[in-house]
Amino acid sequence: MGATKTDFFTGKQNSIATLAKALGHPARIAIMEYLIKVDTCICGDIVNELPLAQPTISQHLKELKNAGLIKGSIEGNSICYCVDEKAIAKLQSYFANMSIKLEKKNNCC
Amino acid sequence: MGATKTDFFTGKQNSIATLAKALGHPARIAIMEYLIKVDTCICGDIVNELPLAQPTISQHLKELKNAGLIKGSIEGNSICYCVDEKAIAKLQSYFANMSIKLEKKNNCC
DNA sequence: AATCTTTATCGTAATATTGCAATATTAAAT
DNA sequence: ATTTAATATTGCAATATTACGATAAAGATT
Repeated sequence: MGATKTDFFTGKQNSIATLAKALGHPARIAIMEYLIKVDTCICGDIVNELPLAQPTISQHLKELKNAGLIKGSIEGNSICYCVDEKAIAKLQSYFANMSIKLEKKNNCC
Repeated sequence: MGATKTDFFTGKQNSIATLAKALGHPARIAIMEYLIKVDTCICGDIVNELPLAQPTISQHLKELKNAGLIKGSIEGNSICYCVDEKAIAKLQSYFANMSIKLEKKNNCC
């Protein structure tokens, strides 16, 4: 045990959970925010921005990339990372839809 | 090691990460969706809805509650669980804001 | 070519998560 | 009072995550 039973859930449920899981760490939230903050998406100084060791940040970036939240391409010596808008749009519409559904309910708690 | 370094991040970053982390599992996404789907928020049949054992679901509900995503109150024999709209609103506005910021950028990846 | 810079990977220790059987709890029903 | 029903807690095994030192890889600089 200990492994998530993804087979039992829908593709959409797994997809949203994957995105949410990747954002479920303050360092990865901070990375996302930093990538958005800097003007250009060529960014080689994330390590200096965060209080974590370089391998740790590299690992977090890998997770964000695997989840589809960021894109990365080789840019000479360094790597160009930037946010994948489609993933954010997906989350945004998911929660917007949830909010709409919730508004229609009468609170009972 | 192995423990998240929450001290180094802002309250907001940790707060969003906590919400995202709680939603980072398909079973918990499914629970949220089910809570929204049913008309009344008195719900005692989540166990029958999901392919997981009762203790497992109880644990997932606890995590959602700890994260502030759902509210629960004792309703006689059973428990009345329902989604906390404020948490969803928080996520919705967070990602809406991210989307807006991303629109203003010129893609370079 | 040797060195520097930047990012990735490996290995490993500490901790957290996932899942469930067994059991406990608590209130309703009999 | 006993049984039933619903939910929570405990204990535990399997697996995943977090973090970082050491090291590797690869292009840039000298």
